[in-house]
Amino acid sequence: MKKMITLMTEEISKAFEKAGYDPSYGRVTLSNRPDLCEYQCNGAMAGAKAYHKAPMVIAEEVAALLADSPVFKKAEAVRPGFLNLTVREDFLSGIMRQMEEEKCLGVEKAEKPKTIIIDYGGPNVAKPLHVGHLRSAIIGESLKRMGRYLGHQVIGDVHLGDWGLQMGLIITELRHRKGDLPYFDEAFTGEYPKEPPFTIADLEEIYPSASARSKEDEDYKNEALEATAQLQHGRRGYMALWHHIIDVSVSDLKKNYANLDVSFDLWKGESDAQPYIPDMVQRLKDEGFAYEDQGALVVDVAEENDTKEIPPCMILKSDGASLYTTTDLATIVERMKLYHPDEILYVVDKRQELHFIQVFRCARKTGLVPDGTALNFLGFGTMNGKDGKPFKTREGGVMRLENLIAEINEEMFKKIVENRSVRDTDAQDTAKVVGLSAIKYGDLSNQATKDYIFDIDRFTSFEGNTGPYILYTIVRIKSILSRYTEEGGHIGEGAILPPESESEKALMLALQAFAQNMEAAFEEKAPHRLCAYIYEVSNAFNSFYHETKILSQDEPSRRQSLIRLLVLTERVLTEAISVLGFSAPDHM
RNA sequence: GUGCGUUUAGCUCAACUGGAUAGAGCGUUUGGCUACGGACCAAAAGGCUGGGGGUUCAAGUCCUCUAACGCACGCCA
Repeated sequence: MKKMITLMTEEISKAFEKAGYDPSYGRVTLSNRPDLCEYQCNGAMAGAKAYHKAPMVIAEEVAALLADSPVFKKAEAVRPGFLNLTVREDFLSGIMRQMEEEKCLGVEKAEKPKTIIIDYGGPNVAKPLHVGHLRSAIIGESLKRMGRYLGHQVIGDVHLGDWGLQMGLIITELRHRKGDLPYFDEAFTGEYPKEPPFTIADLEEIYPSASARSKEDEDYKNEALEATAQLQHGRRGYMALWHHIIDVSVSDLKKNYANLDVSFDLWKGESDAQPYIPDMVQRLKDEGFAYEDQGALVVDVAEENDTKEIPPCMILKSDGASLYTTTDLATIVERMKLYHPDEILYVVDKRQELHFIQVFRCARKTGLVPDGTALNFLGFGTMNGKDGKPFKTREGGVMRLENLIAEINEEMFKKIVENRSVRDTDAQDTAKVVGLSAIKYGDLSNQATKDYIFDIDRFTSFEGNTGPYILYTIVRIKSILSRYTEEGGHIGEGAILPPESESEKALMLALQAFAQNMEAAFEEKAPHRLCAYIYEVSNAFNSFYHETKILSQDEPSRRQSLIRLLVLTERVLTEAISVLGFSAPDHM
């Protein structure tokens, strides 16, 4: 269906044209003076210059042509040259009826669906997820869902850090601790054990201690570098160990991401790109892009109008080893080959921006990526504590994601039990659902690119612009609807009638904007736009609810209309939060 | 040092891409439960949008200078 804003724009544009002006001046926007009107058009002022006429004259001419419009109840020309617009109630209820019919509530599927790879998550194997991984997971997941909602084919890739020095460190530490395992015996030719020689808890302890030791002990570090090189050259025992590490680690990661309701289509990692490196490097050399500088192999990526010097993109270190950049480029090669994406989007900490500028330019310049494929970077800001500094535990250490989630859930559980008269057995589950909304909404309601303050007390509050408040609103609607059916009502009877109060009309106007906001949020890669929209709908509903009797409404057709409006409101809110990556319980 | 980013109400954040009187929430003050969930609603107070200059009918938004803070700047990822 066409969006209401589009229909309004068409209506105004026709009037502009009829009055002898360019129809493009007819663009309608939401009013920024809700006390004066619902929508506005500023085209008369923009056109004043082109036609050498007073804006007010143009506005009046157009307004006169809208006198008996089927869309506008009122279209008046005001002071400098604004067109103040008020929508007809029957037009609006017609829009509501159309929306009800559509599965996606008026969102139009993309005409040309794109294949989009979103690279988010980015955890390292053998290391627990910590709060630093939270934003990528939450933001990436919501962008993925938005893209799909709009009809695109979106592929989420977790892109594990599974190939660097960290792997050598773990292998080295294991060798020191359990050197008699067959993995370390180069003469061993038999089958390695199926069971890994460690648990996830072991790994989580092994890595930090290996990392710490390598910083003090030069020999140890060299040993780890050597182990890394041997692993990369495919030493049999090390490969077997590596597989164990991946298996143990990935199953743990999956569990943790599942708790966040985050899922990936691909569990690829840096290691998957390795097979593509030799050919890629050779090609860059052959085609004259790569040259040696101070022993390293680099590609220039500076451009003429750079405001600062962009260092060359390093392909191979002076010792011939590959590095971050190499892997990222090879990953692009792999993705082009396997998926032919129209876009690759990286949802990564914004501190990596320069790195990605280099990688993108290099990929573009050397033709690894064709012009038709967009390479985009969504850099998100740091999650800070109340003190404005990076979020830490009370002791000052890195906060594990599991612990953070547990803390939130506990807080939520307390509040739910406090506020409930009857103690349900499912309070724990409800706390999880509500807790997740607190975390996700808290994060997503802020602009992704900025740093933000993670304030548990504020996010878990039921008051204000929070996840729990949104869920409360949905639960409240569900509760009314279930009472309606319990009392013998049938949902779906009758039809939505024109609104009879200001608050009812305001709710309909808010609902109507669903498609528009969903599209804008995805287009701008800005989930916070969708959050703002949801909040607006919730507020509109709550004030409507407060002054409207629904179940006790005498007139049956009116009651049916109101019930249908509730159903539509619930659908809009439910769809929107599901795209953000969380859901509402039935009770709370 | 160079570049990028941030700076909006006491606090946490918006502002639909240049439009009218810069909006929300929290906190503060006040009012509202014999209707369907008061975990709600209604209202008040609170602002030189870091500072200066400019562009135009119109600037939080664009240009320029400047200050404070944050981040990044070839062999880590």
